Amino acid sequence: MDQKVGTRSRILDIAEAAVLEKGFEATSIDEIVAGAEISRGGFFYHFKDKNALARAMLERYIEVENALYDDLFARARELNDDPLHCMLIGLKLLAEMLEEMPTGHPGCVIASTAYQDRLFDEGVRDLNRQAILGWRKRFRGMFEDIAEIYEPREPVNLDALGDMVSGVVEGGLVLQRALREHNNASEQIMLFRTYLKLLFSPKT
Amino acid sequence: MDQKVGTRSRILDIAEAAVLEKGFEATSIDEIVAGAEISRGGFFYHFKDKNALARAMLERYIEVENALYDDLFARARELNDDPLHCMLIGLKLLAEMLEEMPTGHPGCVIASTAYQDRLFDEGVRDLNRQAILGWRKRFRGMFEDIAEIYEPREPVNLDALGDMVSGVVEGGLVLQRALREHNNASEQIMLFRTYLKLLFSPKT
DNA sequence: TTCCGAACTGGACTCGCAGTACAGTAGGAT
DNA sequence: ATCCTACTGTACTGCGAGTCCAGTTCGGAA
Repeated sequence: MDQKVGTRSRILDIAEAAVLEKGFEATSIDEIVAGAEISRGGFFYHFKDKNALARAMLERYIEVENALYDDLFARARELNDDPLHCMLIGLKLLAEMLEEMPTGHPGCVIASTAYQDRLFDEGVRDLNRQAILGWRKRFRGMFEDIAEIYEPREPVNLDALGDMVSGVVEGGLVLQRALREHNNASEQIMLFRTYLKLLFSPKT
Repeated sequence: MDQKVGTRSRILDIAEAAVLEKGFEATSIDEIVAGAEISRGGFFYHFKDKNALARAMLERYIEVENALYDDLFARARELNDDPLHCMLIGLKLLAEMLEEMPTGHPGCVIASTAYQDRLFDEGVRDLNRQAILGWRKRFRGMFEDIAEIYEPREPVNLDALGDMVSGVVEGGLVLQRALREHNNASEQIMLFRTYLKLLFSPKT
């Protein structure tokens, strides 16, 4: 064993990079195997099939994404204690982060798998579902805190508003990908931010 | 020839149904051939390869979608001449339409191809791009008409706001698909509608 | 020191699907 | 009569996923 770091995670690194760039389907096992400098047999030793790879990738990805959101809104909270301003700052940070990503950001893994449904088994699909439900819960919680202080100017379903964060990001990434532009996603987030400002602005 | 209606459009019908249900990649030519009751040779007579099929599908789909929007907002215009109210009514009609679609609506074709990028050639990708740019133009125009009458409460980029219509729909469809819920997309559109109401409401 | 098992290598094989290449044919238009 | 369009049918290439398995390497427990 000349590799001290696990081969498994090396496979995941290579695979993730390839999948984010070209999509899951377009990424062949041969290619991953070559990139990770292992044999085909070695690959199948770690992953039963491509579904197992997808599952592992999603699990890792979701963890990273959640940690990222945790960090982002923790930083926002440090800057301002008020839940509305914390949210607004967090969204700004998120938009900035998306702009800095040269390749256009991972976010797509979820949408990507959502649209290649039948390629995956129930386990993968369920992971995907859980990830989005997790975000719904996270943002819904934040919106509840906000709504306690700032009464919304129009009645809104907070679950749906929570979904809107994910939806705007995913939608923005779709646009970005299809248009080959660079900041649609961050622009959309900023537009959503304006929405929140209007929605929770004091009636005076 | 026992088929009076073109074989070509029959192929497109079958293919579209299959692709909307399972995605492009998961739809095999053999399957389309069987559904359309033709031979493999017949398929390749009409379409050079899967790219040509994708291009034809997209072209047809975009035309239908545009006609649908034309009709929708024409009906909205009949109900109210004011550009803001016309937009609000149009979005409501769109949301209702999305809810009525049992399978969850086609909208996905664009996102679907966007995420399977490398499977397609430049022609397909460009069609996709043009479709989204067309929607941007359409909605941007409508927002310009609105902004002339109602000054926005916050400064917004009207191109981005136009994109937000597409983005919210696409994002909603991603959620819907991943969550296996039924009305996320229409819910998101209604939330976006509330945004417009707030954004263009008279300051008084 | 031996031996066991985890982590592989390497090769051969099956299967499904895209795409190619034709050779042949049925039927309408000229 | 013949030409073209719209096919049918078959046979073949090539790629990628996934299976099977026999053999190797190396670190740690007995």
